[in-house]
Parts: sequence; C-alpha cells; structure tokens
Amino acid sequence: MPRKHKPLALELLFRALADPTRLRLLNLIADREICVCYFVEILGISQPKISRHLAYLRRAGIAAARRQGRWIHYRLVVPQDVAAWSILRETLTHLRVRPDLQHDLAKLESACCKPSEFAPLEKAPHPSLVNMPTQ
Amino acid sequence: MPRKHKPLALELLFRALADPTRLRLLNLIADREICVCYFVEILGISQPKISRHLAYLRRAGIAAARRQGRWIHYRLVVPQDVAAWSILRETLTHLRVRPDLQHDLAKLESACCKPSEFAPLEKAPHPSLVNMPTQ
DNA sequence: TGCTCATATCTGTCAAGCCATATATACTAG
DNA sequence: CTAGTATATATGGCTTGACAGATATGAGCA
Repeated sequence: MPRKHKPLALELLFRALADPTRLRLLNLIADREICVCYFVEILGISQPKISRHLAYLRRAGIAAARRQGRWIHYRLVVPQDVAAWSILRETLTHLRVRPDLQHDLAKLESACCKPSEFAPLEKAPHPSLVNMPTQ
Repeated sequence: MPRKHKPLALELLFRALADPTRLRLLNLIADREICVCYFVEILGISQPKISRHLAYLRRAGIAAARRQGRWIHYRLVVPQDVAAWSILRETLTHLRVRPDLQHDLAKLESACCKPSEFAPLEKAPHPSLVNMPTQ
C-alpha cells in the first residue's frame, strides 16, 4: 500500500522497534557510544546488514552517528516526542534484563577488556559511556 | 528474507502497534468492549479493513472477540509477557491524551448517547466498560 | 593502497488496501 | 418448523509497496 500519510513519531518508533536486530543494537547503545565494527563482532551479523539497520534507526530519529577518523560511533538519541521517549525508555529497561541481550552486553564487555580475543577490534576505539537519562 | 524465527512477544507487539488504524482501535478498546459496527462508524473506515486490523490484533494476542448474536465485541487482552504489557500500558496512556484519538473517543460517546445520529448503529449493542488494569 | 563504513541492486516475504464473497446468526413468511 | 432473506462480520484473491537478507560496489579517511 502506498504510504500516503507522513508517519507520526509513535508509528515511526514502533516500526523501528519491531525487529530483533534493531532491539539488540538499541540495547547496546542504550548507555554508551559504540563504533560499527563492535556491532559486527558482537552480534555476528554481516556489516552491511548492521549498517542498514543503523540507518533505519537514524531515520527513525532514535540513533545518531559521529565520525572519528575512519570509525563511526553510534549513540542513542532522545526523541523530541514525549510519548516516544517514555516508551523507548520503558522498552530499554526491559531489554536490559533479557538473557539474550545480557549476553550481548557481556560479550561487549569482554571485547572491551580483552580486545586481543577479537582480532578485528584491536585497533578500534573503545566504546565510551554516555550520560543518558535512561535510568 | 524468510521470517525464519518465531517472533518474540515484544516484536509481535511492536509490529501490532506500528499502524495508525490499530492504534485507534486499541485506544477505543482500552477500557471498554465494543462491537465491530462501532469501529466502522467511528473511524469511517471500511468494514473489511477494520476486520483485518482486528484480526491482526487478535493474532498479536492483545485483543479478543466475543460473539453476541450477530454482533462481535472486541476487548483488550493483557499480554502474558510482563515487558509487553508494561509497554502496551504506557502506550495506551499516551494515546489517551492525543487530540486525534480523543476525537475518536468523543465520537464514540456521542454515538452511544445519540445513536439516532448514527443510523447503522441504532440496533447495535452498546459498548460496555470493562475492568482493565490500565490505570 | 588498505581499512571502515555506506549504499545499490536483486530476490523473497509480508502486509495493506480493495473487491467480492463466504459464514454465521437473526428475522420472517408460509 | 422450515425456507428464505437480511444483517454482521470474516476471509480469499489480487495488486502494490515496504523491508529483510545477501552480494557487490562505492566513498571517505589513514
């Protein structure tokens, strides 16, 4: 069907959240800035696929990118829409305790502490905690 | 790509919420049981379209139907998944104050009080409030 | 040039909307 | 009581568009 109407903030948000890969990405950037190569390693998903889902999150207005040399860092963006932000916050809270997503976080931590075990990340910049009003 | 994985509760929920018509329907059944003919009148949307979206909500496990004679009443269903329910509740709270959706509620009320102005509803059973742990 | 990331293209799946029709219940005539 | 009709809702076929996944390629920085 032709998308004849400009989707509202809430609709955009829900479409962005309706995919497991994007939920994993959001969970990872919930309170830190991470560069793309980390996503590829941690999720074990092809780089273009990651890139496309990140673009989707950018278009939905809930993620943003920052370039540093040849690396690009992604971070969460707080939506202007009050309802969207409160729903996103609620969602992130629940994601954080899901076993599969905790596993992603654990893998991220070990990649940060022992990058030697993740060859492609040896020279990549570390994720950095970001002050998010998530809690 | 083939949907190879059984979508989880959250994913199902978000897919169900990512459509304006379904948000309108959910807002209407948030705290009452309504029969399909009311949806058709209030939303001004074709009956098959309403019916399909209601089927979608049923499949997503957040709405259920009850037959009474030739009318079918729909009501909200509380998802088993704790995260899904808390996000759905949060969403409904925000929907309730949106002007466009308040307009739907106002139209529902006038349809209930003065069904004479809504010819097709004259003989239809009235919506009935339902005890939902929404508030 | 080598590395990181983004994007184009192709194919397959799913969902939306429309039309027409099927199903189920109620009503009525005989 | 039964057959036929009317009403309320659901569903199937069809077309179109949005996206997922995969591969290949392009762009930007060291």
